[in-house]
Amino acid sequence: MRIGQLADKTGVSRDAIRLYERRGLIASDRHLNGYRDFPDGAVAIINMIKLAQSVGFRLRELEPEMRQIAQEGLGSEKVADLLVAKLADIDDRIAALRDGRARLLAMLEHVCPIHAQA
Amino acid sequence: MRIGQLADKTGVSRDAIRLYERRGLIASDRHLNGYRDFPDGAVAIINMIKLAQSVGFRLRELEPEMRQIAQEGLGSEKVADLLVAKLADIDDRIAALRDGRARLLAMLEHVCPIHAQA
DNA sequence: GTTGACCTTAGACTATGGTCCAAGGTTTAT
DNA sequence: ATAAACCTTGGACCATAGTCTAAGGTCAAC
Repeated sequence: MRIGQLADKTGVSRDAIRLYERRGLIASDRHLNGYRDFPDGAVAIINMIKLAQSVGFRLRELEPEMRQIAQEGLGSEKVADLLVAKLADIDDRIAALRDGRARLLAMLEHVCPIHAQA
Repeated sequence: MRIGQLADKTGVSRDAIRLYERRGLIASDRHLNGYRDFPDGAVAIINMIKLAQSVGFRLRELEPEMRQIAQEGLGSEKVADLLVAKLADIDDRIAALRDGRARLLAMLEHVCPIHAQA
């Protein structure tokens, strides 16, 4: 698959895909003419990057996982371990948000008890 | 209070405080010599900015709230309304994280059912 | 054989939230 | 009167995650 097709299938721009490749998050072969050639699995990889970003991970934080996936495929044990660790990271973020919410609510109740309906 | 004291009390750098001031998030008077003079309440304002940032708000997203606080003080009804709206924003973020977590878990279970212990 | 759609690279540019530095003014203590 | 410890401004610089542009190569159709 050429980069334009991958971009169309994932909704991610060609430029962003090239950026991910430079960062080592996704790999491609090359045609003889120099064009990138992505395997079908690239769609899943891009979607995984989008998912990870939506929960607040930075590209840098995805590099170990994505390199491992590039080497061993999605189903390997190492990758599973890394993903389980990511789940724990997400749980931490959720806990931090909860805590922030509680502190904001406390502040709200402290400064204006009457208006705090939430 | 001079900027250095405020920085020490809040753990936020002088430069960051000056940035917040330029962005309209916090106000200060000036001494005759040009030095900034912050009221005691500035500590609470900086802590509020830190809290808001910790739950993912950008400085730009705090501008309406902080301007309102600067004008009417922390306890006004308008400020309370804005803060309640921020609580809802946090709830949205938590929901998005939950959803992302669920999707990551689904992916994990799909690609390697054996290793998914979380 | 030229047009249009695609691809390549490098580099400039954006916004966010800062940090760091230079050059200079002020205050306090000795 | 001079040093240390503050303060001021402006501007350069950093990382992050891209977008956009320029200059050029490729390919398929007509």
